[in-house]
Amino acid sequence: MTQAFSTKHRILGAAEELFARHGFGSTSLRQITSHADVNIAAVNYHFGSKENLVEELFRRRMDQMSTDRRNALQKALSDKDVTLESVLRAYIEPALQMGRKHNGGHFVRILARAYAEQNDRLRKFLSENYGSVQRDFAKAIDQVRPGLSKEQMYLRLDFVAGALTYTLSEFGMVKRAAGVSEAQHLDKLTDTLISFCSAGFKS
Amino acid sequence: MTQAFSTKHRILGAAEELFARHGFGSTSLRQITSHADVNIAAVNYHFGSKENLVEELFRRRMDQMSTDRRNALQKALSDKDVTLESVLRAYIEPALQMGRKHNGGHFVRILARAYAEQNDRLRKFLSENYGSVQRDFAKAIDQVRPGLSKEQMYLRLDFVAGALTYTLSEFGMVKRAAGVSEAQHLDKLTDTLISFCSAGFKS
DNA sequence: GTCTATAACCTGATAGAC
DNA sequence: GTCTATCAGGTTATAGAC
Repeated sequence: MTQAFSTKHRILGAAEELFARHGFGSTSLRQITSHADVNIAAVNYHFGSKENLVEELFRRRMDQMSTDRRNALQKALSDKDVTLESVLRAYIEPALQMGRKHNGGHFVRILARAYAEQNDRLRKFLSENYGSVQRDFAKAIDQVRPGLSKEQMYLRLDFVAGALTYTLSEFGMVKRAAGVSEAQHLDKLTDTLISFCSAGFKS
Repeated sequence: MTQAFSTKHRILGAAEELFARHGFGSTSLRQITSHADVNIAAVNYHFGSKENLVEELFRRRMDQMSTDRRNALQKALSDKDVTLESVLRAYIEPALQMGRKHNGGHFVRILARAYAEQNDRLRKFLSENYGSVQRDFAKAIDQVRPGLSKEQMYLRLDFVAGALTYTLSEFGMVKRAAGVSEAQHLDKLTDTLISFCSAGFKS
């Protein structure tokens, strides 16, 4: 019992890093347990199977990000001067800040992997558990910027999610320059993305 | 010799479908050859290794898409009434049309996977071979819409690529409605994305 | 809760017959 | 160019001692 949390936590941490780097299929439980410095059998003891480990890992991070987004949205809406920009910020900033606030920098890349996945189980899990966040933001955007059809609204929200994820996976051409701190880089990225997307929503 | 192309082609086709569905690491050569109805040893005979198979597969599709984009860009620039919208269309439309023109519908999902990959070899391969296309588009956008710094330009191009890929991987909330044809759906998607992104570039 | 040992199986790759 | 057979090593999962 005393080490239970520690071991479980270490497994989750190592799994997150390795899944982000090499993907689910290419990462073996042996690599994970070796990296986490725990026994191979611990995975099955604590999670039951590799598939369950993936799901717990997803749940942990998505809950964090969704909570952050909801809180930020509520705060934005409670302001009298709520704008499209402030609503979009509530959606974008929590994702971009995940890495620093929760030490979850690897998760965004895992999320990017999930997008490419045709895995019905994973898609259903995500849509059932976190689809309501998207709907809340759609509602909020409709308040500050009415007139978009439901289809146009969700299409544009998909564009935002795509631009956000792609940027976060650090695949694109823009890398952080040598003299710029991580925080500065993220701030500039956030601002540019918000202004890009709010212009897009107004189009 | 007589069957060489056929076998090679069948392997590439099956690999593309399965890599898109399950990822590189989770797809075995046995699954591929069984799906392609060829002998397991044929992969090594024709490609040498799994890694080479992946690279040939990438090269085949990326060459198609890059050529289509370059041609479309040249055509757009040769028009006296070239606009930001027409340049963005030259970037976006070839990707969205890949599935229908070249029967490469699976490839966009593979590309989305590649984005999430931290595989240095793959990243280097893509950036070395196809980075010039991005640069050509950056130059073209600067002609029709001057003023963006190099960093801001590439940042926004990354947003476009992200929104495009995400949309193409059919992960988002917007699905094609029952009464709408694939072609109509793609056309609407293209137009919305172009207007979203050109507004973003003007912001 | 943690460990070792092992079962049962799948993996990429290749040698060699045809 | 295509096949079978096989290698060496990796995989998840679990039984059972501590």
